[in-house]
Amino acid sequence: MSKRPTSRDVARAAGVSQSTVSLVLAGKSEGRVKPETGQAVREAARRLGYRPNLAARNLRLGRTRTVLLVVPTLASPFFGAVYTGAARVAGERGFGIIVHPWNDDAVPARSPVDIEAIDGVLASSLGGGVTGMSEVPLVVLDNDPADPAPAVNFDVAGGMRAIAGHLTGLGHRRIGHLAAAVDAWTFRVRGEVLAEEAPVVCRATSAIEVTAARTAALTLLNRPDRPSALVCDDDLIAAGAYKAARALGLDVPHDLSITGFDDILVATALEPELTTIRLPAEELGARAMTALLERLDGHAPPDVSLPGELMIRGSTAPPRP
Amino acid sequence: MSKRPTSRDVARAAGVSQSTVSLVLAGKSEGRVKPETGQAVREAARRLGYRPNLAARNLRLGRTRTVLLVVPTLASPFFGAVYTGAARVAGERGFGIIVHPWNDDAVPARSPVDIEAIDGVLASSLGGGVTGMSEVPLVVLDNDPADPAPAVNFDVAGGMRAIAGHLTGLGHRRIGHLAAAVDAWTFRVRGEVLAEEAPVVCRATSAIEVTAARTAALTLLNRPDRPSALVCDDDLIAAGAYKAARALGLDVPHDLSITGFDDILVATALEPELTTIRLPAEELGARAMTALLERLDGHAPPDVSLPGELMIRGSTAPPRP
DNA sequence: AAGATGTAGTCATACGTATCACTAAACGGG
DNA sequence: CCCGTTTAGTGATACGTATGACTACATCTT
Repeated sequence: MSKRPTSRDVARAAGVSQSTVSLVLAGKSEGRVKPETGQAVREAARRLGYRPNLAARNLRLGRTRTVLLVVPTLASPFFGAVYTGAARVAGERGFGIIVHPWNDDAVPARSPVDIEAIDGVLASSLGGGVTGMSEVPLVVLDNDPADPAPAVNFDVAGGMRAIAGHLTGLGHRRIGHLAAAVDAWTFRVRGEVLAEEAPVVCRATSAIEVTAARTAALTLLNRPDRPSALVCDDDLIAAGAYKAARALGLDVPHDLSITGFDDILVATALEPELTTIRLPAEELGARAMTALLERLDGHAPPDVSLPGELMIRGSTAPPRP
Repeated sequence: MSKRPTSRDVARAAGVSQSTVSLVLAGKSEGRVKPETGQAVREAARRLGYRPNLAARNLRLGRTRTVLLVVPTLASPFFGAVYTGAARVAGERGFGIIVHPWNDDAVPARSPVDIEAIDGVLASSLGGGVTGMSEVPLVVLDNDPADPAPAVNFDVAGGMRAIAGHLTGLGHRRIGHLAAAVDAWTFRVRGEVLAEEAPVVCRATSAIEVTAARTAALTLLNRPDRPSALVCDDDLIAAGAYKAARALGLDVPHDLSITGFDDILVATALEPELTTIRLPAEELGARAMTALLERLDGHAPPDVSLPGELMIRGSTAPPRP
């Protein structure tokens, strides 16, 4: 029933003042506290199981050394990798990082920034309400460069150009576009670039989800001028395209080439493996965290754009003559 | 450059005392503050863009109304669903929820509980160090019932029995087990139950990852007494088994039946779709959060065990005679 | 008319920490 | 032997909030 011990309890146990405890445990006792006194304090703290009260520390210091990563969904290998990169950089600089899922459908009682005391936010541009939390230092992932918020982006246009070049190089002249039904810069760009660089003859949109994508793909593949290749905005949508092809008895890649975007796990779980753009998600996370920490230091880091890499696998081949 | 406004700034702007601001904004002004004064306070707060300082509030109240969900990895649809269920219950009770990935390889500077002030923890038994944070109210997901920590579990044994029954019912007499190379109760149980209920003739272990699973599956399928069915500890491992079968020219399900566990996204992205156990992950999250909130109220909720559901799909069939 | 009750607030304080300003003792130099 | 410096600490305070105790005034009740 005993309350959690405070630094004052430790002080009492060690026979010193609370100030001394604070100094010792903060590692600032250099030349101000005798080594043996320091040992005694540490020993007492250990014995009592003392853990500093974070709320008090945060209040006193006016900062938390913690940043918030806002992701549209937890169920994403992609954001898992972003987290890994961000966490590495944060850890090196003594920052903690917590994650909060946030999207349009969820109507949470509290906005992510109202849940915990944090110093800054790293937010995905997918998902809602990012704009509403501009009072706190913010770096946005994959944001429209026209937006004033500092951004760390992929070179989505370059990636899509690579896909278009690959397919036209193989000889494809009728390309279908399976677009993500999400209103975000990163997907708008994919559509625009593809339309410029490749002979897109038809298009459908789908939620980023397998069965919806299957349905959307079927509408394209059932058209009289069936495309010889489907360019998908996302690997998951590509997985739906595979299912549609299978349903119609089309062989991938010889009857139909399929491409994805992101190179998440399913890309290599599919058969044949998916030709897609590998985005360096982990590096994105690292760069974004670096930019955010710069911002916390009062600097204004430039926007960043990271190139992707075309992964040519088994799902693309020249069209049948 | 102006600092963030405090409740005192709001008080000054509205011409009242700080106490009154606190009362009004906490909604406790019933009968203690004139409605028009309340309006003035709210108006001033809005105008100044006041947001309460969470660190100060947490310090004063001694609690945060926030719980921490510790997951082994972000890249998991499964834990995404757990989160959804937990967040729903938390929201209904006015609690916030933050997420922290935590596993053995990551060597973060700070333990999850040292990053933010929280009231309790919901932790996956996978991943490391859960045991080290027992000073805080805790509920563990899928934990060994022998462990003293309160747990909310799946009926893993029942699920595995269902798979064993399904396969032996189809006539399989030589079953291979592709186990997860993770030392955790939930996987140990799978192995034990399967060995009891089905004719397991061989076994291999693999990391929960596609290519590693493919390699492990190949060692089983290349044996002289090749099994007619592979039971996989996890859907992702099953995806690797598909690839191994494909590499050997084996038809799924007629040359080789494959089963998974979890029913995550890839289960239906695979071709043919995977027979697996659907675990009610969202309900698990909800029940676990309910149990944790009970604990925070000083109660001691009983352990829970949730049944899974056998999803029979295209990856299982009778063996060739 | 005088005490009781109600209304509309204000005052003071504590939560636990980190840090600046201070002090008491020991020591060394001239 | 006295003053300046170093050593080893201590005391007081502020961070911003929530809340129990208090007050001043107005309105009933008998």
